[in-house]
Amino acid sequence: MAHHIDPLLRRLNIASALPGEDVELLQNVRMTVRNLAPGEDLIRAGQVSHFSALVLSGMVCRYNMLGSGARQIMSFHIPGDIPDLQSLFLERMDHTVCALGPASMGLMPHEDLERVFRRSFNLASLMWRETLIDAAIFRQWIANIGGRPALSAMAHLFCEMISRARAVGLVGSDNSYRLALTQQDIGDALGLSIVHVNRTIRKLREMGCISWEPGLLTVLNWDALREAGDFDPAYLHTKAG
Amino acid sequence: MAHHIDPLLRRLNIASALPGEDVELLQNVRMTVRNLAPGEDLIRAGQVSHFSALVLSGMVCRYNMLGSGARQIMSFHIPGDIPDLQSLFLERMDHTVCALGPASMGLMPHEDLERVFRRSFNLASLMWRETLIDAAIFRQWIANIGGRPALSAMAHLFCEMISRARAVGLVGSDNSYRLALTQQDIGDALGLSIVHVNRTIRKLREMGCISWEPGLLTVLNWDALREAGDFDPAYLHTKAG
DNA sequence: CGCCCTATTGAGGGCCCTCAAAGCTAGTGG
DNA sequence: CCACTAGCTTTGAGGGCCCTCAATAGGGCG
Repeated sequence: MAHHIDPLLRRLNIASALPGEDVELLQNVRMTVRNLAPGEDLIRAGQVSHFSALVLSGMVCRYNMLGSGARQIMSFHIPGDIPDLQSLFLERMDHTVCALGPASMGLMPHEDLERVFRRSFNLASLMWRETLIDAAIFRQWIANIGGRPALSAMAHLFCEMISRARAVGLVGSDNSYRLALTQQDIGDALGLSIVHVNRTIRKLREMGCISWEPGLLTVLNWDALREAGDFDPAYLHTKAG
Repeated sequence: MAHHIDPLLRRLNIASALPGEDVELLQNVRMTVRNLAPGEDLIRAGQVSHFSALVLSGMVCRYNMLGSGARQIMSFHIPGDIPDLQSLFLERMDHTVCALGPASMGLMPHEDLERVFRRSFNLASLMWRETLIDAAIFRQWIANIGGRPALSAMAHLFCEMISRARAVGLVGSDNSYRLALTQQDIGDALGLSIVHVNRTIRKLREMGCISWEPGLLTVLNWDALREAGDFDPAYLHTKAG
């Protein structure tokens, strides 16, 4: 039977088969669906949160506004992710969660999540592990932004998004993915101007690595893209690699 | 009575007073002390780890080597930190842990830690929280490297290190801290060349913000440094701020 | 004393930024 | 059906931040 918690189950089952009692515990977590318009914030930096949100459809990002007025995006999230799971133990948000296109989120009360984790160390450690992978991805973004030139950084970003989307079955057989990002979004993530993002995408296209229409990324030559991005998927810690 | 786990207790007690049974549980965690020479790796990317290490003295960092041959440092750690706590659930390391000066580490078997967390949800959630703060710091580094110019990024880094060191009582009354970093280390962390690091430090000195002798950072004008770095300590999630 | 690592300073160049303007697409309303 | 608007994309030109190359000075240690 279809259940609101299914995207999360699919995600966790990638790592390990869940015992029936754990599945049941999770299914008893209450969930309120909230639909977000493009650009709408789910929760803002400085606010206190009493729920964590599972991405059901669409894409969201986490960002901070800098003193200069620039928006720094720190992560992108796809269905199955829980972008603000950290708010379970860090009450006050240190960043904002925002929809990129239209997105649907499942809000789960902290109260329910804590009850589940208290009863099942297995589930707690699986979710803890998810937050640790989250952190591993942050580490790679640091390496990406700090250590690689624009072309390489963008190739790495595309490799990561395709790999994560493939792990939850969202990449078509033609290696395409509906990446609902504007060039401005990519720039805000990589610390590049929109002008330079545009020129860099063009270069990746000219290299035959990708094709890019607004909202649709297709990988034409995976090996070339991986090499350009110096990409090693080990940090994603998926069984498949 | 002094105990090998004391630095960790001091750290956790900042967040919440620990009940006696939790203290006892922690004190029963076995610990092997390992002394590291400057530049020595504790554990390398790709290896499987069976322990997590508490920093007892000195400084360590986490880094990755990029395809270009550059070293990207992703975090600095001071006494009381557990840089590789994530290895408890992510068996294979996706980065290397390395001593910056001489450092002393307390190695705790994963087996023991898991037993403690299984018995005390309170301790598990406290340590989970620590890994979430770790991730929050990564997010800020992304914002710092991606969105701020060199002068501002360096000021922010200094603000963060001083704030974290102060939280565990390592900053003198003269606002100085033994920051065992070379200019090369700072450059590898911020994605700057050593030449530009040198010029940027000089500028911060000329602005009257800091004094810098190799291995000793002193903050002369906290407000000016904070403003230059666009620094807001909220993301460190310490009670004191 | 000599070696090695780190810090410091100069000069020239490249990556990426800012400013500016035009084309494209989708949605809206007449 | 088409004008109109708004947002995103694309391209050009010039400039600044930061890089690389190079060389000298300083400091700890065998």
